[in-house]
Amino acid sequence: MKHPLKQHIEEIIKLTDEEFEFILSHFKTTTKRKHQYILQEGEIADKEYWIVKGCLKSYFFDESGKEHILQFGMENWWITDYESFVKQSKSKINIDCIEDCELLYITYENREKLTEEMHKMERFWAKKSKFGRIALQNRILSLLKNSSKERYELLLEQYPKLFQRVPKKLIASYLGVSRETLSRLNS
Amino acid sequence: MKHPLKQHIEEIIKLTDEEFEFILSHFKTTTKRKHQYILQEGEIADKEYWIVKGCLKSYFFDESGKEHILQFGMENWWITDYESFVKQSKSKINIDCIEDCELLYITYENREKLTEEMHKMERFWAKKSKFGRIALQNRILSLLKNSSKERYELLLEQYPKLFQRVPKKLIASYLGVSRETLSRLNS
DNA sequence: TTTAGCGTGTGACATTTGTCACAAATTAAT
DNA sequence: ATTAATTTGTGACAAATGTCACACGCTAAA
Repeated sequence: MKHPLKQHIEEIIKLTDEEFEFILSHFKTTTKRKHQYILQEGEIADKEYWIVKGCLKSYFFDESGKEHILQFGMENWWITDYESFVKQSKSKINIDCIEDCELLYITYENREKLTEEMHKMERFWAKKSKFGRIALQNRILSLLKNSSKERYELLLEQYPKLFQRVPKKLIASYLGVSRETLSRLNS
Repeated sequence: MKHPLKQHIEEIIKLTDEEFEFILSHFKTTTKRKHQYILQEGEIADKEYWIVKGCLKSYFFDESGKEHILQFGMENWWITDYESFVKQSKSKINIDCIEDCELLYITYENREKLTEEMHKMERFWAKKSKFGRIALQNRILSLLKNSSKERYELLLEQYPKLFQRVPKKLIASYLGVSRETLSRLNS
């Protein structure tokens, strides 16, 4: 059976088994339990995680202490604080597990090394970055043009699984509305 | 005197004069007058523009016909519909000139070619993409955590020049509030 | 099993923001 | 210079959303 990470990378770039083994040797495995952090505000994100199993959230607090969700992570998704990781600067956000998680991760150094050693991976990450940027652009578009009800319905449509796994107050916080407003959208 | 584009690229990657001449040979110059389009909804963005002089906006309309601004462009900025350009798909947005403009542009084909011919430029664009993604992430962060008054003040602080060049109703549309609300923020 | 905590829904009310209307000021076009 | 179009501010009101309070059901820990 094909390694799920290989399958994931091959959605963008074809790999021989040897190439994939070489890539994989730059990664490590870890497991985390519900409520455990993988990144805390103020730290430098020195790892990028690939989610084998489980569900995570990246979030931050505003001055009034309200939590805002930047991203959810589920199977086959990457998660880190991208800004902190790229710039190797202090992170403004937290990432922790909503469920028990099985994760692969690559350190900043290993990713740099792999980028240099293997042009295919440079292209893979470049493409991933492009598509990440496009996704963020579309989220902004949606924040500007759609009502909260519309944003809710679009999310429900796009990630129906999320709603069985994540408390609604977190969904509200991702959409940028209060949990009460979200609750009332159903009626 | 150093070419402004060379100066711009060298903020990321050092270039010899020959390398820059080679890069520049992939670009063309064009001038556009106020109100002229460089991209219209439904077209495929086959060019990426670098703004030598002038000011542009990229925007789209929602179902009710309201205009939303995605991005402003000024001197030394790049502008295109990134999604359409990367995917070579039909654009959802429009880009036009708020002032008379002097532009450099590179076609999709030339950019692909240049990326292959010159590894330095592959790295330049990769880095640009990374930083673009970070900027978008911070805009989302700001949309989630800041009030419209705070977003207004942050923009004013970050791009004071913008306010002398573009009508406030466009600023409002960028911030995601009505022009009346923006107007009342001053009092 | 019991208890404490969390997630969720809902009512009442305050606040923010949008919409429509109009007028004054500024800018662009002829 | 005159006219037309655009930009901006403001009042009045409606709609959307936030906040606070409370109740209920479910889950997890003791």
